[in-house]
Amino acid sequence: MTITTRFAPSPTGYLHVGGARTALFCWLYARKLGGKFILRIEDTDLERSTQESVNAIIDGMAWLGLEYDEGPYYQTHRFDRYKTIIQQLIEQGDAYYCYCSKEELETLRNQQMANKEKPRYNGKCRHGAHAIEGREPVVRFKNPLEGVVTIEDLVKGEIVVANQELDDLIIARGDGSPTYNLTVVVDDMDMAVSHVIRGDDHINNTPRQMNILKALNAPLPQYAHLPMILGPDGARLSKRHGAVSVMQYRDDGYLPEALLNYLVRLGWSHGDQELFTIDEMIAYFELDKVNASAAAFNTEKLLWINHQYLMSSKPEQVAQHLSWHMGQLGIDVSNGPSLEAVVIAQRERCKTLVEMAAASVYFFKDFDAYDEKAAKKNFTAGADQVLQQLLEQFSALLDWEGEALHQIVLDLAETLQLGLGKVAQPLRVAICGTAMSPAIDVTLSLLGREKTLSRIQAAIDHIQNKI
RNA sequence: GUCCCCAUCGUCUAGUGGCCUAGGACACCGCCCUUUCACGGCGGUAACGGGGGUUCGAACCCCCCUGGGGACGCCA
Repeated sequence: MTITTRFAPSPTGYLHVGGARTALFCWLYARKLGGKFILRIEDTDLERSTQESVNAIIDGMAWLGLEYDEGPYYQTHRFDRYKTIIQQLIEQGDAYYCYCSKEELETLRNQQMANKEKPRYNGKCRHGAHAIEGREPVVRFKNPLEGVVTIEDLVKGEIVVANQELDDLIIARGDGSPTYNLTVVVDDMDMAVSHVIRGDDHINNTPRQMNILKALNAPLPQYAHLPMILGPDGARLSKRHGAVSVMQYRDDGYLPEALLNYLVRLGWSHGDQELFTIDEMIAYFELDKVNASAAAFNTEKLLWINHQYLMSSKPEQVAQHLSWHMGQLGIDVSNGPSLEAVVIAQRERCKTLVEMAAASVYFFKDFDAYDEKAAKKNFTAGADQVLQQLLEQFSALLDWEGEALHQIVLDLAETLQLGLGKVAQPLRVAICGTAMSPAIDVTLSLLGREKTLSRIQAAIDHIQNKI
């Protein structure tokens, strides 16, 4: 049997991290077993589905590199097929028309709640209902009254649900359009989905879907219900927790591989290993190593992983992402050092690409003002003299190269009988505007002769004007 | 309320009856390194929710409680 998994989001918003992890696990499982990964858009709710959301989901998956082998399929393109199945179910006696009004159902629900019962349809129209003039009936699936449904869940284990807990769910609305539980079943059947991997908020739907599948005489897929991702406070993840959209993480300066690595470790583990290449994830992934319990999203750890990726990824690869972020800042990177060199100089001290971009602006563009604290601390009396000497020696340097630049700084500290901090720090503030930068020789060589000399001169002027 | 799921350091987790005086990672706190910011190195604080069983022996198996989450739509 060939393995087929699917990611089936409803296009009612962006791709969020929970969905991304579900997609990741589906994708990993298919890749590991040489199977197929399908993207299916569950857009039967015409009210809430938007093309914008579809695009956002597709973009999010593309950014993460989760490529699907088939799709995107749209459920709205398959209404005829659903109608056929609904008709078939009615004809074979597994579904029936129900004329109960929404008001009636509402009353019933309230009564049951008041009686401390689980609200469910009472089956009024199950045994022949008389048509009501002017009312479009819905179609309900005739759920078995007795017995149990047993899910052999690949991550949760055996789950047994009594059919008495289930009611006759609506499979077609008054307007004839199919509902979720029907479309999922038909699609999974038609697309030969072998493994339904989804969030565990769908556990309750599973027995219903299995019953429909049985009525259709279709093979049952394997189920794997993934635990939810919680916010840092343990509550259900939502917008108030901050970033939940995958694309927000791109904007915030994360590498897609880093997000993937963080997500794969949320609910899954391979011994004590924390960092995985994509190939390792695929090779090691196993559904039975997926945790059954929910996990809280923790940005600190994501940050750490991102930093690890920034440091260990190929500089040219990181540079491409950095280029995008520099663009976001409106910086023209053609006027300065190569981004690859910048990445190598900065990657140890930046946890995100946003930080790296912000900390690298001075390589390309003159800064407007000195960091107040840094200037106050380092542009003290006499600093202009130090800078003056540096300026002279740098000007005289023929070959603008790190080693020689470093030597000048070292030698000057020595001759002036000053600590290196008294020389390097004023210089740093003079050329960067802040007290933080890569090693001074690296910074100097990246910045280049022209910018360095003019900024030192500007700093000297600045100090002397102050006095 | 009813049904379903879950329960190891603050967080992510290892652990599947003896290897556990419970391991790793993030965060946090020290110390070292250091011309800034960092990186790095070393060390430390910190957990099996509670109660019953089963067993020679339970973090691991069973039951109850508690706590958390989910579902109960003509949403998906």
